[in-house]
Amino acid sequence: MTTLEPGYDTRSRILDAARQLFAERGYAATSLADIASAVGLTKTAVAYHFHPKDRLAAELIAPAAQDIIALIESEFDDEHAFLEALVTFVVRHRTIIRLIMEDIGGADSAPPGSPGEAIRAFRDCIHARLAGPDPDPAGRVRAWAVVGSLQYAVVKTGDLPEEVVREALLAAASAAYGSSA
Amino acid sequence: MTTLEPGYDTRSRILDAARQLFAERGYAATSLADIASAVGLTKTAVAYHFHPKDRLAAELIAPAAQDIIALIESEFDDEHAFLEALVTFVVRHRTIIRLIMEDIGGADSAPPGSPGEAIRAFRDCIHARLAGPDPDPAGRVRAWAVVGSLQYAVVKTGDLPEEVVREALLAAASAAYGSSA
DNA sequence: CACCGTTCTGTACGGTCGTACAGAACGACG
DNA sequence: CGTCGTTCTGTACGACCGTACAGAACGGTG
Repeated sequence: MTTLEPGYDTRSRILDAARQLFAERGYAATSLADIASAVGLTKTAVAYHFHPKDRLAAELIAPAAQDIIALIESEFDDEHAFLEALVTFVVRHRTIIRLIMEDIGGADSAPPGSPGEAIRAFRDCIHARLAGPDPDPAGRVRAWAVVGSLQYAVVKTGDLPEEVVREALLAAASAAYGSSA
Repeated sequence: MTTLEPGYDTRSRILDAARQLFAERGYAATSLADIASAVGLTKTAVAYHFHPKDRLAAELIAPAAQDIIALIESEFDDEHAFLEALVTFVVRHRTIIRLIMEDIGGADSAPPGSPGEAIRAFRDCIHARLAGPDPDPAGRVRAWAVVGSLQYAVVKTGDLPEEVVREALLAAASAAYGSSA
């Protein structure tokens, strides 16, 4: 490496373009050629840096990984405290939330041991945490509604400042969560 | 047509299998061969009945079409009345909601004039109706949260009876919708 | 029986995808 | 200068997709 300017590195430029394209079109719908042309390279150049395509997604998800396990393993006094932490997590990593929730853990096609397996487990764990043990049908619906509201709202409002989204989303999600009336 | 038993017709069996597979894996991720093997045919047999693959999606969406335009064109006294009608629509057609919301109107790749164009317009129209004219950022977030909660909750709880989902979802969505506090 | 439309099979084609591989360009280092 | 590792290009391959087309099977109709 000649001079490893972290901002203008080719790898970083590929990662940035991939993050944006994945957020817009989804993982499977974005080809290496799409990413390559966005950076001004050929698809083989992209494949050189990220050998299996999965590595691109893995490297994008990586910074969120420790936040994910912290979120799952932590104990919270309150369900509302958990929801607040969940909202904070989702908003902070909103540029890759679609990648995490839809694309990687999308179908059942993921072979056991693949990253998709872990992501799906994470999503189900979030839902279980929201729904509580032995949830009634209405509780299941409510929990999935909360998960869906988090994902959708955060993906669609990437142009808004983080704090605005966080505040409005926390209000909406906790209202939906406590709608047992 | 020999005897057009509507239940055991091959076309209907293909449609049923396609509806289920589309709901599980999504439109693009389901190949004609997948559908064919689910029905016990070859992919060319499926292609014979539904010449472009789009026709499969179109025929599945068709029964929801008139409900869609009725929903968009109707005037409602109340925002809550609109939300209630929206929840009813979403729950009634929950087996194809994913097809409508994600797959057809998913990327920007849809050429103008395609069905994806209309679906995306429908989704944006729903959001605009929920967000109101000239929405502030928080209103936009809230509206997308409602849309996301509807879609996600309905897709994930296909095993629950329709009325249970409708009731719980209406409560959650209207709580999120009115969370301007 | 001859004819025909419907339904389905088998084969093949063009396109796109991710991947593999050989080699060119080029600065670093001895 | 020669050699090396890094970075990127060009080409090609195999897999998969949707689609097109010729023909077999078969019941209905003349």
